[in-house]
Amino acid sequence: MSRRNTPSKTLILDLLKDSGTALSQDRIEAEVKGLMDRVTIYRVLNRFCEDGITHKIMAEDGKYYFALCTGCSEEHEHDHFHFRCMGCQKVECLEQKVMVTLPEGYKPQSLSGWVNGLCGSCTVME
Amino acid sequence: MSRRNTPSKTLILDLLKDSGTALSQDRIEAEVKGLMDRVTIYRVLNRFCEDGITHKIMAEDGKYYFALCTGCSEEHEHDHFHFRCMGCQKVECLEQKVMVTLPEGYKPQSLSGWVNGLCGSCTVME
DNA sequence: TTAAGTGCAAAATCTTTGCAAATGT
DNA sequence: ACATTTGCAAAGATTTTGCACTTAA
Repeated sequence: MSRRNTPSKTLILDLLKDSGTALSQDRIEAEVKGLMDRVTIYRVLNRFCEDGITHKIMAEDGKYYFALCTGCSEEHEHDHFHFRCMGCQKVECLEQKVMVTLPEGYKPQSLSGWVNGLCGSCTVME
Repeated sequence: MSRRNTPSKTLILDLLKDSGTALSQDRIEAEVKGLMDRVTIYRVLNRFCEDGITHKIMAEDGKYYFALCTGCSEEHEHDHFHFRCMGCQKVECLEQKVMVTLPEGYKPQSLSGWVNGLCGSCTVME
């Protein structure tokens, strides 16, 4: 049940740390292409999620994204909103509260979502 | 380019109309099991989306849902919030505005999301 | 040493495509 | 009639599993 540090794990973890954003499975695969087996990527990412190091989010485009749990406390995994910048493709967690109005009698338990737009840097460049 | 009414299309369309909610691909397949080919289901659903009869939404669980465009105007396809009732599994479009606060300088373009909870009927039954 | 991790092959899914037969208009 | 739709087979794509080999601790 214990875990080991291996080059594969370190590489993917550094990738996530350095990017400072959520990365899609595709993107991660592209970055480590040739350095490890495709299957290993699946296994490492799933292991990270099991261990609470990352969390896996499904985007509207049908792709999985992985993000470090830093800043995103695991227990609120399903209360997250993510922002995707259409300029630089960066994905980040939105920490702000989101207000949703529900019909009479409805009780919310959890929510999640995506906001697409332009981040501060990309807005300036427009 | 013209379209024809066939038993397959009618069946799936009625299913969506009668349910009054968004249905997952899985659910639709289960409902029409044995009545048509699996491939036909894919083709019918994709065709409905092309024709603006339904829209396809990816849920956090990684499953596609299909909902009639009635009430959900096609042009706001990506500004939708959907509510899933954890009691009866019903999925519905939320028409209300959603308030999201973004960091300084960020510009939103579109948003989508899921709210999980209990609908009016299921709250009463609690 | 030895359990965890990896690569490779293969299986299981999910989705799309090609083509001939069937069907709606 | 004839273009659209369907079923079947098969190809792609994505994700998982089995197993023997390798490696971190």
